[in-house]
Amino acid sequence: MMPAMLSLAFVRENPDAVRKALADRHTEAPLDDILGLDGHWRRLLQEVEALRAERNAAGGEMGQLNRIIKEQGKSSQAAADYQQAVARHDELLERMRQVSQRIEELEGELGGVEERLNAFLLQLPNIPDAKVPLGEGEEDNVVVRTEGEPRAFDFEPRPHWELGERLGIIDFERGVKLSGSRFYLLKGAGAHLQRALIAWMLDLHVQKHGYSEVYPPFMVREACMWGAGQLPKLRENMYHDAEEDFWFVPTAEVPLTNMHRDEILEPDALPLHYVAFTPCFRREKMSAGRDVRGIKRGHQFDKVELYKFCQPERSGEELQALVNHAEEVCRALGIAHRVVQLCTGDLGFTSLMSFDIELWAPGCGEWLEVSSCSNCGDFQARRANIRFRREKGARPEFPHTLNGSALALPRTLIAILENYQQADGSVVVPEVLRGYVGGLERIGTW
RNA sequence: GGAGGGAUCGCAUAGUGGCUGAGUGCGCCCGCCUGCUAAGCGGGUAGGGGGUGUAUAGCUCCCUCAUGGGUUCGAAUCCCAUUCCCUCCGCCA
Repeated sequence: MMPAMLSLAFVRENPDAVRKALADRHTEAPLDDILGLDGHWRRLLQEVEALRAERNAAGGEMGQLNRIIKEQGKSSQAAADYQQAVARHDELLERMRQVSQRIEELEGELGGVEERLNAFLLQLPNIPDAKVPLGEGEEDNVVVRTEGEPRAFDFEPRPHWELGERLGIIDFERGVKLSGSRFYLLKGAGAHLQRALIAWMLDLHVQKHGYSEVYPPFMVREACMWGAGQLPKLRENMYHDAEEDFWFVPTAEVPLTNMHRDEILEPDALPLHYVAFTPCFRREKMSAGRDVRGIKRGHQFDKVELYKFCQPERSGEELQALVNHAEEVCRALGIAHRVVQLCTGDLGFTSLMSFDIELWAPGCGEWLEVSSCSNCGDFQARRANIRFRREKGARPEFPHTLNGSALALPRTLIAILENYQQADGSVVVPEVLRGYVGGLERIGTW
């Protein structure tokens, strides 16, 4: 009946594990309400089901009695049988009137309980993996490794917003004119470079890493937002159409998760590896006032996303591979990056283990989060009702799902501009991208 | 946007109030038969939830014939709404 993030049975049988997960995440959820409602729900269900069973049995009997009664006119059925049938029929009819009324009452009550229970259940976050470091927030995340040397400069590196404006490839003023704050235009070589990055990343993951390319809708139904776990928590952070049931995707993770919603995948279908390019739309209400400078955080940005469905026992290694595939982009670009493991307090709602990848941006002087790779376990699969069979005829199980950017575009662009800038303000195009920008080697000539 | 038609167990279909959670064909699975295949014969072939079990074993009950309501003692079957699909017209990148 209720698709939840965590199975109701699991919560019922492991309330302490759930309680610990909530504590580790430093978050709250109506666990006790859930446990109470669950008991109530099951009592009601048993009662209503017993009555329904009675009604079903009576239904069969009344059908037979009807036939006996109808036959009476034609064949010379014994009068006694007829009388008996009529009497029994009336008796059942009266009894069933009462039973049906009672069922109706109970069903109403049951529906209310289910609705509340479901709403509460959807608020439970995923249970962190035992290997995730404990911590309260961002400051407790753990740097797992750093690769590549941050580039040394013999001049003061400029931030990308200066470089972009001087080169005429980022236009902030007109972005604001068109759409308001947190919008900008890319122009000329900037726009071309962005397009090149998308094409190159897609090619890399398809050709070298074996992912299947997908071009999904950028607007989806609300149900998809529940399935991928964006709702109910992130409602304030998403855009949607006021008249129709269209929600703008905040990440390709949403359509990719829901691709297989309500499906049972065939035994040989897993693992599925998808890569998709989409724009992403976010209100950024939660981050009002943060990162207003430059193109680091906008309401619209592009992203190339990796997504996997796999058998549960394989999700650990699939996560490592996913992180590695995202890092491969950083390596190929020749920019220093580091991998950070999120602590329990910073873990996303749907994730049981996550690693962020950060590119060094010398102009802003910070590590830029360009990817967040997560293993969601069976959490999303459960919500979106995605299952698979290990063998023909085997009972369906929930697969594990994983996602990660590879990479988020504007921040990658920031890193390129700031790392490849020259003393004269021009920017050298990374070698791997030159084939995608018509051989262009440098942006700006002075 | 307008006018029609449709939605049933993997596929195709039957089914106009109780004996139908549901027949048939195909596909698939297991047996039998059989030099090998094929044919033939027999059986099986949805998902979910509750209860009881150490049990992903059994047993048992309930729900689901697109979805949500309604009529009825009782609905795949009658009524209403919604969604999706198809055909035709209009419009459009």
